[in-house]
Amino acid sequence: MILCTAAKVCVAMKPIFLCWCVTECYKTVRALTLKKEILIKIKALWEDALTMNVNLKQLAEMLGLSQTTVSRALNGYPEVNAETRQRVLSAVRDTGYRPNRAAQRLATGRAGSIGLVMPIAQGIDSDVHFGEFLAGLGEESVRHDFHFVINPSAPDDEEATFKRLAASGNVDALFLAYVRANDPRIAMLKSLSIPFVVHGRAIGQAADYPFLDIDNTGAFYDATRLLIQLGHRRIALINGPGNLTFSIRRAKGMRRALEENGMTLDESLVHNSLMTDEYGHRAMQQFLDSERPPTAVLCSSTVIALGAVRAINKAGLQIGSDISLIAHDDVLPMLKPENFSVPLTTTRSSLRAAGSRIATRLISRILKTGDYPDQELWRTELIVRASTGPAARS
Amino acid sequence: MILCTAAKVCVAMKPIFLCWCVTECYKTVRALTLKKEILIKIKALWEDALTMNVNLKQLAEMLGLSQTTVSRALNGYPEVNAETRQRVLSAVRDTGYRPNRAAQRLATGRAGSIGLVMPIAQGIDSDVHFGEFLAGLGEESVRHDFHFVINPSAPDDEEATFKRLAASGNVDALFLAYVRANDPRIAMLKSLSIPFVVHGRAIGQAADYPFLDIDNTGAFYDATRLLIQLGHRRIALINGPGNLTFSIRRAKGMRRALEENGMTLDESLVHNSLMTDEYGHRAMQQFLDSERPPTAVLCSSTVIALGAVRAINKAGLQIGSDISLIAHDDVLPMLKPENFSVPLTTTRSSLRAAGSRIATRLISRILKTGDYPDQELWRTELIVRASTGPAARS
DNA sequence: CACAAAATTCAAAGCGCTTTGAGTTTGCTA
DNA sequence: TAGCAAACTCAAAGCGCTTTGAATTTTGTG
Repeated sequence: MILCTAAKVCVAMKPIFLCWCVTECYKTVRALTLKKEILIKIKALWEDALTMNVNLKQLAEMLGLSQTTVSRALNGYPEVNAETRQRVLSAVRDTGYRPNRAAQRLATGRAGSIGLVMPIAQGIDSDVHFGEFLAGLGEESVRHDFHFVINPSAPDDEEATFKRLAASGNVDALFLAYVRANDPRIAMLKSLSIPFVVHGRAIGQAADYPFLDIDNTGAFYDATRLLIQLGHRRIALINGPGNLTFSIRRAKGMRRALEENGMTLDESLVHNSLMTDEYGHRAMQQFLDSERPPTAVLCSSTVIALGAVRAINKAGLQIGSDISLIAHDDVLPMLKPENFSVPLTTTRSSLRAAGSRIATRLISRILKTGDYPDQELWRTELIVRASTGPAARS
Repeated sequence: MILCTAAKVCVAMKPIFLCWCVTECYKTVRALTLKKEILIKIKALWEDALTMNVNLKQLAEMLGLSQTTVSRALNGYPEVNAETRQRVLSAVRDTGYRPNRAAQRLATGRAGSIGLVMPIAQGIDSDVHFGEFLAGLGEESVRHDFHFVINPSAPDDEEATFKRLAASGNVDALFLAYVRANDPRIAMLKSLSIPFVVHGRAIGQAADYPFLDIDNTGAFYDATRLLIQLGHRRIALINGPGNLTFSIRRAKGMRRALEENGMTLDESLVHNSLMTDEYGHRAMQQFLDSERPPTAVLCSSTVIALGAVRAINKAGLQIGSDISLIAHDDVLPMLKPENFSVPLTTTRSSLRAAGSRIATRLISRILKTGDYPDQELWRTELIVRASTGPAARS
């Protein structure tokens, strides 16, 4: 192709540099008495490049190279002359060229993205915890130039949404959270032949899939033991939704600690609900109004604790002396346990760190770099602050 | 192509139905004494379809149709025989076929996605407000089978990230939030030739771009007036980050109300920071410790109010009598103003509704359906609850 | 200086979809 | 029964990228 030749001449003289090139081109081409139209076309190409989006073909044409070589130069293949690579790179800088991701994906089958299904339903609240997790995920993703595709979905359509997402070819990996007791979605993910990580673990099925979970059982076991050691005998639990496995495990941890000490969990002292301030308040109030109110309470989130604390204050009770409280702390930046009027004793595990870790694992799997464990169980820290104290005589 | 013929025969007999088809095919093909291999291939195709992902080509082959026709049938073009369309649709149902979005996008130039840039930085907190907004966006998106692509970005790289996102061809529209005073990103978006909506408005540049904003000035003007009417003379403001336009406008509204009543805004009573519980607490404490503490305070978010209330309680003051408080309420489901120990007077505007509306507008622009105003300014509601009362004698 | 090996570069074939422009059928009219 | 719309359907050309396998140039060696 003639244009290529002209461009080649133009470029061969020196490393690409935009303004320079256009002028220099002119001379060279003239000297060679090539057709003027060609020159004009090259110049136009360069000028367009400044405002419009360039594509690989144009870029290659401008450089007098083939698409193959340019593509290789950009993707770090070894068989490209160092000088050529430099020219390509600076042309990219000059033109602001960005590969079209859709095309890239179509060609390679992968495109630097992680798919999430975001549970959405009118009336179902946006979850602070979700946002915090996302932040962690993002923090790590940005480092690898990954993005994530969020597909909102009604809860009853989630399974289909996952399938759709995977089949759409828009994502390289999937992420599942809010695991339910015997979650059918896990089996579905396994059948999907696309990498995934589960945040949490199912109950009642083989744990033969990649997951990251925190030791919920252990956390609440520890917390309960602390309370027992402090002399508490009636301990309440304001838990997350009862169908989610983390809630189930927390209750289990609590139950175990009680039973090891010859007590049983009084089911009337367990409350399951979404983890909001409001439900926390309502649950606590109900406990306090009951015939034999608890002397201590475990909250599955600091958000719940927020409401619980309010209810306790309203009842005129003093946290830490009249009633003890331990909350699970996801390290939400907007709600620090040490900032409560009475700093809270907590079991701590950063949700953001979990997000970040999951991103790391997913990305490494996609890129086939590094080697991370497939299953991780993080221990939580028990941090004692002022909200726990010896049981009051009842 | 022979296969096509065979498939055609097979299919012509009745509307497609998977199991039926495979069996029936067998007979038909046998009757016609066609080669057995062909039969086997068709059968294999159908069986694969159950587990693997089918693509358009395979689907067309299975149906004995051309890709063109199948594609047209799926995309609602009129020139397809009604019966053919039915056959295609039920085959889609049987096989679980999903078009590859990347390919679709490459071919059409659009792909049902909205791009967000999510501000991420180590140490910068995930924002509850962001999550709530996202929920609204999602709620609407899911209805149109749109998803969104979230590109996390360090703050200093945001402009480039937007460009990248647009050039990547991965999104059909962009969304901008957290508008700063004289925000260069808006001009950039305008130059990008891709639809966008700004949540908020810039200050100090022509408002000649699509936006959705709430009347922040009006909200805080109203709130301040209420306090003035109640006799308050020293009013403090715990605001969001000082470089964001909503903060600037809120301060402006407050200032205007004061000046209309012959007062000025005491800058020492204004605090700018991220909108977290912690900062709210700190700011309020500082105000209360000052020489002439305010008798009323405006908070830019209920999250801030949370901390402020804590500080007030700690100081032994009674909200509503000793000190009045008005907060802006984004209608965060986890933090309802009516659930505060003293229910809060608020200026209200649902962040989720805004997200949903922006999605609606963006999607309608992309699909070129409907016709929405390009610029919207939502008024806020002033809702009086128990946290405001007559100024105490000072 | 010849010739093989190494180093570069290239043309062309997809990836899975939409869409254009060109057939085939079918249904009527004359 | 020919002839011509109208109704369908199709083959093929992209969209912008990667990647294969081949062609070209350069380098090294006998």
